[in-house]
Amino acid sequence: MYTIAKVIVDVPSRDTDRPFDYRIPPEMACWIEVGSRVGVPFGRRTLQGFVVGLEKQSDMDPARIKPIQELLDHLPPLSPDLVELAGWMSRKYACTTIAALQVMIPSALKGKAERYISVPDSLPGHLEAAAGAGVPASGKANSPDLSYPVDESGRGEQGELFALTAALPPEARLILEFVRNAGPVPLSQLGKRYPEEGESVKALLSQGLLVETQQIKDQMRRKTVKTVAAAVSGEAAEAALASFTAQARRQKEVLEFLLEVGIPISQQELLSTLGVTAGTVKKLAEKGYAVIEDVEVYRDPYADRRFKPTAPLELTEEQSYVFAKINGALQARVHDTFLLHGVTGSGKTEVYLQTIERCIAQDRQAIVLVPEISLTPQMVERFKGRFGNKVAILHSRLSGGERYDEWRKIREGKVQVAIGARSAVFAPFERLGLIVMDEEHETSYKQEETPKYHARDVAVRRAQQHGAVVILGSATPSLESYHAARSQSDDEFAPMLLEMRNRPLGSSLPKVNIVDMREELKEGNRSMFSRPLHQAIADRLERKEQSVLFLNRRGFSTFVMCRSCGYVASCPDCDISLTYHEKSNNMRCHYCGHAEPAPSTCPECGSEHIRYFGTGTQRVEGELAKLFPGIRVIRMDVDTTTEKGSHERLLQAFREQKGDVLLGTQMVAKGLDFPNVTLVGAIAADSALNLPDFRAAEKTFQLLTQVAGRAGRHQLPGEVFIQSYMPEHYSIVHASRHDYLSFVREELQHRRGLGYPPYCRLILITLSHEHMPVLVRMAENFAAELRGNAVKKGIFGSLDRLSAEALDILGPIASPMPRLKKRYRFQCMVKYRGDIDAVELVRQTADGLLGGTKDPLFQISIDVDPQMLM
DNA sequence: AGCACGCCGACT
DNA sequence: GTCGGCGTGCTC
Repeated sequence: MYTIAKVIVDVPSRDTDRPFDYRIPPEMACWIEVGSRVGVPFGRRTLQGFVVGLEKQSDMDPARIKPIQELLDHLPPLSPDLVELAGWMSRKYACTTIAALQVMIPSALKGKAERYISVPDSLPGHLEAAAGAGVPASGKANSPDLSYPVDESGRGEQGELFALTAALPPEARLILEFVRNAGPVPLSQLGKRYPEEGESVKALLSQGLLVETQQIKDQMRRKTVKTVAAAVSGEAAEAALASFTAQARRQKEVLEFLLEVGIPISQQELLSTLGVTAGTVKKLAEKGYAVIEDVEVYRDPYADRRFKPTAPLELTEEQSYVFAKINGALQARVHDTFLLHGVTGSGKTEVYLQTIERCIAQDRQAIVLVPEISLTPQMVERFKGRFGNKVAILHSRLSGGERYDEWRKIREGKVQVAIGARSAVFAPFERLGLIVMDEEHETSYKQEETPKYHARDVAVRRAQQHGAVVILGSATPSLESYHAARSQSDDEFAPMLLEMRNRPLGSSLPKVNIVDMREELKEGNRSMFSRPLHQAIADRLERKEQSVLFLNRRGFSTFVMCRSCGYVASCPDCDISLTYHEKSNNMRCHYCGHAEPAPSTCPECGSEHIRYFGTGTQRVEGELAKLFPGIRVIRMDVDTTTEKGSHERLLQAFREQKGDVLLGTQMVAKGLDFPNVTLVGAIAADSALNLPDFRAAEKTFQLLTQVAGRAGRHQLPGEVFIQSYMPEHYSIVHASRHDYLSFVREELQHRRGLGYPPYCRLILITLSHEHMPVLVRMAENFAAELRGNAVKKGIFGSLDRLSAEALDILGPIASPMPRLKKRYRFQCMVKYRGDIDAVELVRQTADGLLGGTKDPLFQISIDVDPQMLM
């Protein structure tokens, strides 16, 4: 029998990122497993932790080993394979194990300790002696039988205790009495009941008349954020500010900031913005100048509805071939990965559905990953229709409780299929047979926050653990996947390529016209619509057909500019342009949330010619209204889709032909299918091409191919117009011809020449600090250390050489986003190829540097296989 | 991350 | 002299 549990505790810090040994109390012995969630005493607190190992003995001093305090679930929320996976993630992505474990479970299970106050089991020693007699008979601290029969005669044990407490101030006796009767009381509740008596409680605790216990309490709420707001204003605020002594300048700073902001701000944001610690804010709150509150981020209940059952469709020859290949691997129950390259509308989903059916028939389970943006009700309907209540949906907009319920259906084996975005790759199935990743190339599969994992890599790893099959599906596979499939040299990830070139309904891909906007300008057309596109829209209006207009949002953001002097309003903390919000007439920083009122005159030159440029889509909408009076436009962008269900409502309206034009950003490019749409226009197709990102061409190609796939999917033939100032760019030319292969060939050539993935791998290290000179020194130290360590390990060598193994370190240079949230940012890039543990190298170097400096303002972020180079 | 310990400057 | 702020180190 195991007596020692190795536990990873919920402390997101590098130096606690290792298992701690705990004794397993005998009564828990048969319940504790690898993957169990437990509450453990840690220092002076109680924390949530996960059991990651079981041992018969520990090599620690037995006296120092504390027992597990409580077991939090009947069924361990994680299986041993997920625990193992978390270890793998921490190594691969240089994150803490706890961060990897936490991302695997619903946030409802992110338990925090709650403090309870109760009367002690027995009298504290000094009082016991004073009371002379024995211990008052009472049960455990948790039992409610602590009623206090006041013995008027003053005799007996209780009476003597009463005599002792009689010396206390009356309010303290009141509290004591209350706790005695109510049993263990949450400290927060006690605080509400006796708001003025915090000190009395503290005194009672220190005298031993009350004791504190802690218990882990699940957060059944979806996601809460600690927010801080000023609790004083006006004169009271002035007085408060004046009251700070010189040492408390930090607190003063915080209060000044809070007053300036005026609205509650997230604590995390506050800390990183001002570079203060949580303790400072807490002190401020204790003084009553600020309030800290847990605020729910949002919830959005998922409406229950019925789904029309659908039967499997007959597969085309092409689909049958592909299906047979995949099913072969599935039946063999061995791990294999397939890259399914199928043109838009080639019927990939039907292949997924039928493979899933076979998987279920084997009594194994399947995960379906889709980009969050295409997890639309139509998508859900399709799977629910085929598999009914065998499906769990893990939608990001489910409320905490709902998400937890869906997750539990998976954990308890009540469903066989899980559909969801990125994090659904962790769906806790016991016998995984299949993982489908639709739109494999989508960048949203990479999490931008820690742990910065890529769902594709995790999917492959999980599938290896389970002997499961992975299908990566896309009309425009990522170059990484495609290259790996083609070369078959990469040992760990070499998917088998399967192609589907035809649309089953026989509809042909739409004709794509490229419009050279430079020519339009030369001819005197300064509108954002070229004459051909203008004419095409007019035709559709006449024929009562519908159009989709797509605007690549990047490079078209909303900003405030003075037309006299060229001044552009920018964030004082991040050095990037502020975006204008019409509703509140203010300007906000997209990155840190800084907000200020929009000026009516230019702060630089005083001119009144200051102009607010609305979102790109707003401007297009305005122009459409001018050019086509009476046109009905349905606009879909961040502004119109923030409300819950609005996304769906807008699409439904368009489907019901309540609009002539659907105008939007990325979100109109994904998986939409409207029979009456015969025209698709990409207004500024190349707006992303000039971004400082080596994937710019790939992104542009993928987007244009997808947008073009929206037209003419049914009986009516479709037509596509791509407007561009760079019409000869290969990403645009090949997209217009639906020619993925030619694009890949050309793009791969570029990548090879520049030494970018898939010809090497990248690690992006971003270092940040509030003070530029400190940062520069640190960044240079870091790069030098890194080079030194690489040389020491004998793995430093230029990628230019022809060796199979090479590692190059670039930088430090200023980040493309050189300042964010008041912190300057520098970055280093590690490029490497071959069998090198570059992540470990970087992690060790970073740990060394962080350990050497005690400056808490210095941060290092490591992004393995970055998708965004900013 | 917290939370205690311990040093140090500011106020009665 | 104390009070209380802010660095340092530890948590099985």
